[in-house]
Amino acid sequence: MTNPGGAGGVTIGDAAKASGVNAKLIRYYESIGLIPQAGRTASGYRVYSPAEVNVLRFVKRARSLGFGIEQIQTLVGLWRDRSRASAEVKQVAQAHIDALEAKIAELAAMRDSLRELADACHGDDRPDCPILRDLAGP
Amino acid sequence: MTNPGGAGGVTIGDAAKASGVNAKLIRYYESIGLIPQAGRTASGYRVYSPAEVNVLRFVKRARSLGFGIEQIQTLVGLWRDRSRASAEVKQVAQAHIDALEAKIAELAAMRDSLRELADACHGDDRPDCPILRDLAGP
DNA sequence: CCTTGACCTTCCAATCGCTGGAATCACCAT
DNA sequence: ATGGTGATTCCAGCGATTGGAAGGTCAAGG
Repeated sequence: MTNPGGAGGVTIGDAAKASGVNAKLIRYYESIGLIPQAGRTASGYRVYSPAEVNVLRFVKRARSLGFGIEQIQTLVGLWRDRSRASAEVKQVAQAHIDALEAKIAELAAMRDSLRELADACHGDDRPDCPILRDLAGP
Repeated sequence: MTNPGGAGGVTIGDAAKASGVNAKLIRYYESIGLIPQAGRTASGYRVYSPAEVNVLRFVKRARSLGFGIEQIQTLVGLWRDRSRASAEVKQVAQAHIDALEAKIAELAAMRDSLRELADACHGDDRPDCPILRDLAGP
């Protein structure tokens, strides 16, 4: 059974290789309903069509851009339905950009505070340290 | 029992208010060994000394700077042991700054890619969208 | 004294996005 | 047959919290 399911269908391992999504992760995605339940061979192996592999690639790329699972559900839906307005897609993307900006700002604030403290810390074998003094509070 | 345990000891609720760390979170910190087990009244209530409340404040501030629990363990240890060299503290801080930088860079890369795509998306009611085209891959 | 209500206790579960392991079964080669 | 690889299921854990349920305790008021 080198060609499960017939028309270009592949097993989960090959789908994983082709999409870059771990086989285990594919099953997880199915279990949470991000992707529909895959077809099965007579013996129970999952079968993936090229189109389904494309969905996996889509998911992988979206994850690499930091989209959450729920947002990806939306995006896949918009992708499947070609008649959808691009405004909706842009809105989802913009919301995510805003979230990224917020997170970046948060981390940058931490970094700045810490860098200031670290710069003020002489960092030799003397015990006194502005970092600990700051953490210990006023 | 307005003054559990005698010498300035307070209940978990007051320790929470005084430190800014949620009571539930205090119990969690104790359960994972970040802070030592608190003393107890005869009836089993946890009792916190002013010094212990200070530790909680320390933890809170360190968390707000994004330090992980394990790093905070180290920092608390260094804080308690006043004879420790500041170099050690600075090293922990620097490692965390580096981690923050890496995370920021990762998120900024996502943001930049996404912003480029969003800018190229006209965002009206036409269905064609560069964002989806990118996600769908080459 | 008894109730009310605010507080405390413990334990268990969910979050998010995976990742790992264990036990079992299916396939293909020799 | 036997071995090796890959498939299946389920269960559990990561980090750092947050939530809820079920029950014990305290101080005050009627």
